Amino acid sequence: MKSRSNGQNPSSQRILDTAEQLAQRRGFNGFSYADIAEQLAVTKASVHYHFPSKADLGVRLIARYHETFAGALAKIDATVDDEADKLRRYIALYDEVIAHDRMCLCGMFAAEYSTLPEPMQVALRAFFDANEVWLASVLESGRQSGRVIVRESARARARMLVDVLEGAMLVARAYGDLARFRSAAEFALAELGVGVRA
Amino acid sequence: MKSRSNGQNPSSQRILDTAEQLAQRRGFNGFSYADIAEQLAVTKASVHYHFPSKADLGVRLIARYHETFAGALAKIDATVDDEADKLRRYIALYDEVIAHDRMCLCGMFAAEYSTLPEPMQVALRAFFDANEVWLASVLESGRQSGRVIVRESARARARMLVDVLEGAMLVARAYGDLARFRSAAEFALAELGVGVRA
DNA sequence: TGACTTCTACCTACTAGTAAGTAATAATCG
DNA sequence: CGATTATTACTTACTAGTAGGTAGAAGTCA
Repeated sequence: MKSRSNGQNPSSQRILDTAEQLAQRRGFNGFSYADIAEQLAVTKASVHYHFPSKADLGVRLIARYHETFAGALAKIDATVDDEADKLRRYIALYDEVIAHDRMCLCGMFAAEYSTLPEPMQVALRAFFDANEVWLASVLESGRQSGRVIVRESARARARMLVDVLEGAMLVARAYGDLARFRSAAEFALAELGVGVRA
Repeated sequence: MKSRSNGQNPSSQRILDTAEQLAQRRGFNGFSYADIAEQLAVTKASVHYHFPSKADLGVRLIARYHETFAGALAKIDATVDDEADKLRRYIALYDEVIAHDRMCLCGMFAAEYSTLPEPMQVALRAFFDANEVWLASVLESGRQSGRVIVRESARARARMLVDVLEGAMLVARAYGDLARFRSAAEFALAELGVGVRA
């Protein structure tokens, strides 16, 4: 009884994939174990075997999302030097999410923040903190190299960047309008002296 | 049998007040008729008497919120001439919401968009459209008078402004940090050549 | 074999929503 | 005017359905 799934096996991954899609489209309070089970053609009990409680599922959802995101940021750092390019690649990450008709998982959860179990709240803040740290360092480095215009605190500007991107996704989704998101992202970049294309 | 409540009587207003608070804090999928009934010390059936279905309640919630907001904008127009001041007053509207530990009702509903009944979706877009129209006209007029810096399309900038404000609220709430919202709002104003204080 | 995974079958709590009834108030009318 | 009739604003008691969650049997496979 102690063992359970370690969350790395194929079944757990498929459940996380399905739950992630549902959470990004409908929110944490907008889907149920029954929804996941139906999409995967298994029983609810089987889903509970891998993720005993919804709080467990939610925490693992955020953790995996965070890891994937961190991996993408690491890849940007490993393949791109120009800070303006890094910012463009960062925005492309968000673009891909909304292009797949999804909201950022953590932006979605942020809306439901006060209804979430505490471990999810902690994991959520960690995600935003990591984004802020990465962006702030890119901004700071860009200011040093003169490739990015940052007049104020890099940290505060990093936060504001996350805010615009999350907000633009949120509203654009209500209009089913990807262009709306892209326009906001373009503005945000322009303020940093960065064009959409290099 | 046709009559029911007209939604203008004291009971309806109290229900809307309570539902609004719950919706702004927990989302439309995050509260139930039982929650409202409990807070008002009445029965669920009594709430259903005034708002037969949750979709009805949701639509009326957005309609009232929209009206109140439109009234606030009309008051700004009636009492302030300087466009920079108008923008500061606009942001103060958001500030007051988050200061009361709430998310913008429509920002919250935007997150849950795909789970909402269609009439709510329509009402939601109307709210954002009205914001955009008002802001765009202030921006355009500010550009003309030279009191606001708007380099690009006033309409697109208006959208972006709504996006930042909604996103900043969303994320700031996860940190319970009003200052975080204010910082983002300050940045947004600064980009328009508008200071926080006149 | 035994660990792992999934199933059947179930539970309790809660969801939105309804049916039927009841005080109190307001409207109508002989 | 008083008697009747509606209407308003609820109530109690209930529905069907769904939520998250569990015990234990059955199947799967190295």
